[in-house]
Amino acid sequence: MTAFLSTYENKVDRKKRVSVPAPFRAALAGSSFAGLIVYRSFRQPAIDAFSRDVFYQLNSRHLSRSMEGDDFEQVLLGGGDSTFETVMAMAHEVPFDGEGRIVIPPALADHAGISDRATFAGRGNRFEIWAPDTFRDHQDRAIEAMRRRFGNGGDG
Amino acid sequence: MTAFLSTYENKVDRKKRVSVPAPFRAALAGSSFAGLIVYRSFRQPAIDAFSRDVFYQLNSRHLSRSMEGDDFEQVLLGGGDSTFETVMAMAHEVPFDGEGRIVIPPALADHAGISDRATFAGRGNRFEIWAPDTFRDHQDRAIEAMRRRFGNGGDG
DNA sequence: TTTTAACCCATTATATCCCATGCTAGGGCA
DNA sequence: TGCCCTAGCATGGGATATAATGGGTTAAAA
Repeated sequence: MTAFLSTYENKVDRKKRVSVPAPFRAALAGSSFAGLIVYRSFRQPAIDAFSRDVFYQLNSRHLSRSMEGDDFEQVLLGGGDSTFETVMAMAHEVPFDGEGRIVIPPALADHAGISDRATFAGRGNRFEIWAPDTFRDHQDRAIEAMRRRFGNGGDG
Repeated sequence: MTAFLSTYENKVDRKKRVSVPAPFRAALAGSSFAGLIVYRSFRQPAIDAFSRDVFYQLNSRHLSRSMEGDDFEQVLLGGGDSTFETVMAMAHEVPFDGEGRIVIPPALADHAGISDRATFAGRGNRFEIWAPDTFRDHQDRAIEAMRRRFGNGGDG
């Protein structure tokens, strides 16, 4: 499986569409669905993006585990406020258009502070979508933290 | 397997009809019945909704489990699994109209506090119907709990 | 008969499809 | 070695389909 690598910045047009970087689309090729699963990151002012296949696999495992265990209560009543259910409600399925663009759901764009530009940051098996400025700050801080941590010669 | 993802808010018109979100209807397509199974959620001020097929599948699984265990009393008299039976008794079958709308049974709308708007929240293999305000509160709390639980450090 | 529920059609906003364009990087060729 | 040509990618925008909603009318039930 190809991983999501590197960072790209693209324009959000007036219809709120953004091109997903071609390398990321290539990494998603072969998926049963031409598009993404996105949801609001709960750690950061950003959007988390997944392959739909991974997400659905998660879901079907969840169901079959309950079924096989004959856990009818789980299936019928749900698990209350489980992480699983919370994420399911937060997730959006966003399809590509013919040109490989998506429209970012307004609530998510809002949370990330994205208006006219968006930064796509690869994170291996998933990626994130940020407002460019916010991302730069965040990245600078992350690099600074690494520098402090791993030092520069001596032990810091 | 198609899953119920994401959250949608729709209007309840003066005839008490609500459109079931198109993606949810798509997830139900191919079902032997154009409609839903709904019942009052035990844990929450909300309505639980199922595909009729999954519901029936559950039922037959429940039966065969009793059969395999040679649990004749369970099959003939019931009573061994009150959760299951209680849910069966509480469930309503609600059909779609030509436009994919349903009428929420009054007792359930009441329980959920739904009047002029309704929120449909995907939970993977089922979904829930809420009063929008109530849902927002609930979801905010669930997200807050996740944040506390998974912390704020690093970037996951 | 009176009331409620099912069916059908109309309307509007939005999202999707489709085609056009400019840009850039890489490859081929002189 | 340098230039040109082409393909792939990002972007723009008009046309069209679909979803959500409203309401009238008929069928069913009380």
